[in-house]
Amino acid sequence: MAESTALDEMICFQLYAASRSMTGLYRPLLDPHGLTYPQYLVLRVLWHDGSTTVRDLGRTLQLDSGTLSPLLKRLEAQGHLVRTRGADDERTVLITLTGAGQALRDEIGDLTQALLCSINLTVDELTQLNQLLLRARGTSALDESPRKVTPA
Amino acid sequence: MAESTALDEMICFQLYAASRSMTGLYRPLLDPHGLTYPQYLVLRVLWHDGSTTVRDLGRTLQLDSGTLSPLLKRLEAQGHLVRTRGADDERTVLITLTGAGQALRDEIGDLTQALLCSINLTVDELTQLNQLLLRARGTSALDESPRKVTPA
DNA sequence: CACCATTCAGTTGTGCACAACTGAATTGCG
DNA sequence: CGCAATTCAGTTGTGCACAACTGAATGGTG
Repeated sequence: MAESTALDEMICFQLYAASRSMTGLYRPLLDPHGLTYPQYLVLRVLWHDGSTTVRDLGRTLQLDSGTLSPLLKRLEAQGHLVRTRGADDERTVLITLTGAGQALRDEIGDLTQALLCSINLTVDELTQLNQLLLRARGTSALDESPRKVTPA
Repeated sequence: MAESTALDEMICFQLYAASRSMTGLYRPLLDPHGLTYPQYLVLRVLWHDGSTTVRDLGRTLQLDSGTLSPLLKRLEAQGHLVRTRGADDERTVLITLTGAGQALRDEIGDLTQALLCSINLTVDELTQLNQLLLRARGTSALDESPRKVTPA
């Protein structure tokens, strides 16, 4: 027990450091397009799912409106998307990509190769890591959450 | 290849989400003491290593002075530590715990149990996760970095 | 129908992260 | 020694995160 006592707290730091390190890998890839990593995540959801609401975006990315509202406003200011009030429900806001937002997908291209080169893990280890992270968050494979797609 | 193409980008999101989820677990434990998770990390380093400099703290936690300076200023304002210019090198700033800062260690106590209950991973899985995260950051066991201790 | 609870996006305030920069102190090299 | 390059902490500006709140819209219940 003595050896494992601090392990969980150690892992929290590893997660914290690894997450920041990871967004650091994205930065040089996204900077030329004027995007941050959270903004890129939002775009990935939109590229995959098409129009969504702020609410669904929040569920998918586990972010609240306090984070998303200003972020979406910035993406709108950049001309990547538009926000329109829902016709049936005036409370909701529909997020829709513009042509420029669609085009950005091809401009950015596939970042996979660039990332794989920076991470020294095998595909097996990546799979293993993914599953451990999912479980650590209590999000097992048989999750009841309404979202269908892992965004990025 | 088609299956593994998006895996690395998926993992980046998992890391991002897991890291935020983890600090969310700490929040109710640290809030009563008026601490944030990064502040707690700084205190853990100080509790373990004693006085250090901003520079070493930055190396240990992988944070720059732009992040640490205001954070340390807040911890100083709370009376947990003091900052003094280095006697030999006027550029450096020595961070030293106050009595209150020392005492805080016992007041907070061991968060391990509370955290273990929130994470549904076994000790084996925690070990595995830790090693994968270390490797993913390129920080192998035989690291050349000057820091001696994994902070938390 | 009236009314209260809930949902939704947005705002405000605080505290990280990090790039870019400043200025003082130190180091190294001719 | 003299001076340019480097190191160090701090500041400024931008953009997340998140708690707490606001106000409008909706839904459910009597």
